[in-house]
This record gives sequence, C-alpha cells and structure tokens, in this order.
Amino acid sequence: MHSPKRMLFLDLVLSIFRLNGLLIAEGDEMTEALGLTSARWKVIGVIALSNSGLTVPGIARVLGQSRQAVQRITDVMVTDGLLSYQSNPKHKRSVLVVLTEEGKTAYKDLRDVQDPWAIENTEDIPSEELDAGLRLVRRLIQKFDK
Amino acid sequence: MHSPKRMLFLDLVLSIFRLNGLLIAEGDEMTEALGLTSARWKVIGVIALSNSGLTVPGIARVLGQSRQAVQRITDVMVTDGLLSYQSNPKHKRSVLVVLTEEGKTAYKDLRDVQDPWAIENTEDIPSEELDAGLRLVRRLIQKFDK
DNA sequence: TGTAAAATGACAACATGCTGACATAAATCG
DNA sequence: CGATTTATGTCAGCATGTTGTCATTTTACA
Repeated sequence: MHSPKRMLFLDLVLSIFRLNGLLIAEGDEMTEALGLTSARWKVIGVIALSNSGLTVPGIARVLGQSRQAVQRITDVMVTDGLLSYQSNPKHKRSVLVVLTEEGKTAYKDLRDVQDPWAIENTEDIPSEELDAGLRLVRRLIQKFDK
Repeated sequence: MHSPKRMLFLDLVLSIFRLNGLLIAEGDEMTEALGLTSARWKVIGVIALSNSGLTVPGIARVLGQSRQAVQRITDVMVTDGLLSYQSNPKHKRSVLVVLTEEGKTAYKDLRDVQDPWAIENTEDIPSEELDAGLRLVRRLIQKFDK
C-alpha cells in the first residue's frame, strides 16, 4: 500500500537531501571571499553563540557530528589563526576552543553577508510558514536524535 | 538589526543541516542489512522511479549532485552487481544505467524497510503539516537551484 | 575509596561529496 | 556543411563526514 503520507514523507526526505546540498553550496559561495567554508562557519557560529567556551566534543554535540570531524576542522582553523586552544580549568586534557581576534572578525564578516542573504531569501515567505517549517524539522530531529 | 525572520531562517538552515545528518544516519542503519548505504539507495531509488532509463549525468541532475560523484557510486555498484550499463541508442558514449535482477531485489528489500519506517515516523504528524513542510522546502530549493 | 564506565585525544581507514583539467562525442548554429 | 559550444567520461586532488581502535583521563557509583 502506497499511502499518500508515506510518499509525502519520502519526498520530503529526498527534498531535505537536495536542499542541504544547495545550502552548503550557497554557504560556501557566500563566504568564499572570507576564506571560510560551510564547515568552518558552522564551527565559528557555534563558538560565537556560546559565552563560556566549548570543548571539541562539546561543539560536536551541538552540531550533531563526530568529535573527530570537528577536531580536524578546529586543528586546521587553529593553524590558520581563526581559533585558539585555551587550557580548561575543569578538564586537564580537553581544552577550550575560543575565537582569536581574527576569528571574531571573521564572525563579524560572516554576519555581514549572512544577514542580507537570510533577509533576501525570506522576503516573500511569511514568518508563520518559516516557523511552521522549523517546528516540523525540529520535531523530526527529536524523533531521530536518540 | 536582528529581525526575528532572519533568526528564524538561520535557525531553519542549521536545523536542516542537522536533520540531513540524522536522516543519512537513519538511512544507513536501516539499510545496513541489505548491504546498501544512503548514497546507494538514493541512486537505486532514482533509477527505479524512471521507466526509460537514465544516464549518469541524468541521475546527477535529478539528485542535484556532480556527475563525477554519481559516476563513482555507479561504477562500484556495477562491480557489486546491483547495476549494469546498457548501450544507449541515443548516445554513443553515455550509456544507460539499469537495475540488475539483484538491484531490483535490493530495491524491493529497500521498500520493505523504508515503508514501515516512513509510516512509523509520520503517524503522529498530520498530512497537512508534512505537505506544508514539503512545499516550503521545495520553494527554498527552487530559490537556490539556479 | 577503589574500581568500572564513560569521555577524550590521536591516528587510521574509508565513504562521499566537490572542483579542475583534458580529450572526445554530440548538439547547435551561422 | 563546418565551426563553435556543450555534454560526457575519466583521472586527480581535496574537503568533510563516518567508523574503529587504543591509551589516558575523568566521572560515576557500589
């Protein structure tokens, strides 16, 4: 039996895959001039939004990725001067990841391109629709994030 | 100015990233026993839904991926016996990708696990909400897919 | 407190996406 | 028809995600 709901859901899943790819491409293009990539601004964004500092596994948990993937990105970003590791009073091994001045500037620049982009791409979409979509996505996330 | 709509949209984008990762993990887990991965059942699904046969660049266009990425996947799947290349009357170089008997069986098995999964995860979500979500996602896809 | 369990860093192997470059076939167009 | 443009296959390099393993630190708990 091909319930319409089943088809609807599988269609939604495939569309999410498609949109994900397009958003990454958009993000990469948008931040190319800043020397960032989508993988990097994800990390920068998470750190910038946390006041107390985060460890590598902490960032991974927020992003829902493996700590190894995040570690590799942050290592490169430390080399590039965007991040620095700072000793963690609460943990001998697991250091805190913080933004350098260069990293803070990058975050500001990121916001400068990201904000107009967000506004431009939602001007013809009512807030209620965005909100409803976000609620649905969150509901699905909760369902799969065990 | 932090318009609520801007925050809403950026939140939605990050949530899409998150959901995408979770869906891939779900798909991989679900089809592990079948010897499939999410990258492979994406390809199998596209081929199964086309009656006339598709070329590698054609599959790539449907999935919104680079033809090189699809080519690599299909090459492995041909080696594994799930797909076969079939001479294309309309094109001397670009062959058609078709499911072998094994590939058709894999698609059937895929459906056997995917259908209950889809039904299970939508039983508490009204069709109207799924439909509205799909429309929003499609609208965004259209916006970014130039 | 002492020990078992969980978290972390580090390294490796692999899967999957991307782009670039080059040669050739196909399609377009004057 | 002939020349230019576009599409395709192929190979290479790279970015970013995964899992697995092992040693070590931290945490939890009997």
